[in-house]
Amino acid sequence: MKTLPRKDQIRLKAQVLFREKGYVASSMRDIADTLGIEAASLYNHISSKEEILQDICFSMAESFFVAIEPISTENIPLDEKLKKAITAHIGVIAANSDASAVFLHEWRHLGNPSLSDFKLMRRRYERIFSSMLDDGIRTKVFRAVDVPLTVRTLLSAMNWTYEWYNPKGKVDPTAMSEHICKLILDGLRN
Amino acid sequence: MKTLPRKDQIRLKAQVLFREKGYVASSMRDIADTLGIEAASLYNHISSKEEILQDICFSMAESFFVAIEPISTENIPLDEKLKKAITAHIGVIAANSDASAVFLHEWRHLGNPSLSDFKLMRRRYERIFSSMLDDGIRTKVFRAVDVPLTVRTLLSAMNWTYEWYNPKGKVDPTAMSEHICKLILDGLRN
DNA sequence: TTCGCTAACTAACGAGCGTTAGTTAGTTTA
DNA sequence: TAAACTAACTAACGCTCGTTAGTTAGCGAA
Repeated sequence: MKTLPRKDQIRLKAQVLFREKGYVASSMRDIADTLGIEAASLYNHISSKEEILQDICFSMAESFFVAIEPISTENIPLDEKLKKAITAHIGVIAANSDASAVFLHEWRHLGNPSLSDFKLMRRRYERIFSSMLDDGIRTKVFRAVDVPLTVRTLLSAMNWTYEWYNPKGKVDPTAMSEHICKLILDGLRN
Repeated sequence: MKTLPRKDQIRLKAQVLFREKGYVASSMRDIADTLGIEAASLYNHISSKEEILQDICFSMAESFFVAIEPISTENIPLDEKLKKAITAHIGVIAANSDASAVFLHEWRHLGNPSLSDFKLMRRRYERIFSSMLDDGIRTKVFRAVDVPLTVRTLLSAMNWTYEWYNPKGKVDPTAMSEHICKLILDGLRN
């Protein structure tokens, strides 16, 4: 029964608030209240409100890369690889739905240079999926789709799933991933 | 070259701001600035900041219903019906990308009772798609997928498309709809 | 025992917020 | 022409915001 460092406690509480009300609408006094301390006391542990947002966004980004990069270099059939990538991505979301929601919706309130860095990372992440689709099309595993459009569609199809893990684990991430994989790969038609 | 009523001008400018910075981070003074007037002058035309948000959210909701409801009652094959529904939905987004972005992301800053009303409308809208999937599954046009999960995935796959129409019409809505229809119906696999 | 560190506190700052009151110039209506 | 309406203005209200300064109680190390 270890107690977390105060800074981590702040991040965890802030995640929930940022997800529920949004970053701008969540005040430092709101965050402090959930910890039972005064707003000013937060500054013994963090240097600004935005630092909390940065921590959430960039640590989530890293989680996604850590999950996806080893898969992207595997030498396996492209449809299988995409399946593993989708499963990994959804796994990261499922493992931290609050932070995922913040990562996906509140990043635009980052100031520069964090904002530019964040956008670059996102582009880099999308390019991993683009490469997989390109390779799959070249090897005739996939149809000759519009790749940028399909990547965005795929990511959007995955990125709402944090909502599913909010109230209580009604759906397990594995079942969810399998459903989405099947839908993306083979479609809805019988 | 008609000049719009001031209230409509306010809504149009607010749409852009709310989309770019979010509702909470956009101040009445920001909105007034884009019109070249003082913040207080806005109150000759509207009664509160939230009223602007309500107007945007509920008029967009109505646009979606107007587009989708006639299709939902047509008597045509279910895959064709779904295709028409997807095309109609994306058409509404394409016709007003700023308002769509606000509709999709800022609704949670509505206060009650607007917020509850909004959520009910969304549920009702989702149910239209659920019915189409149910019918399609019953008539063996579609596979026996998990309907709620598939509806959410479908909506997410469509609802990012407002981003595409932001800078300048690079992609036409028809091509975009066809891509997404094909992907959802037949999948990515060759 | 004293020193220094940690993590809380109180108090307050300046800025910005949404909104209201009261006023005014110009335009439309009676 | 006089009255009423429209749509802007200035000024200000009360409140909340993120943040800073200075203080203090408790605790482990020298």
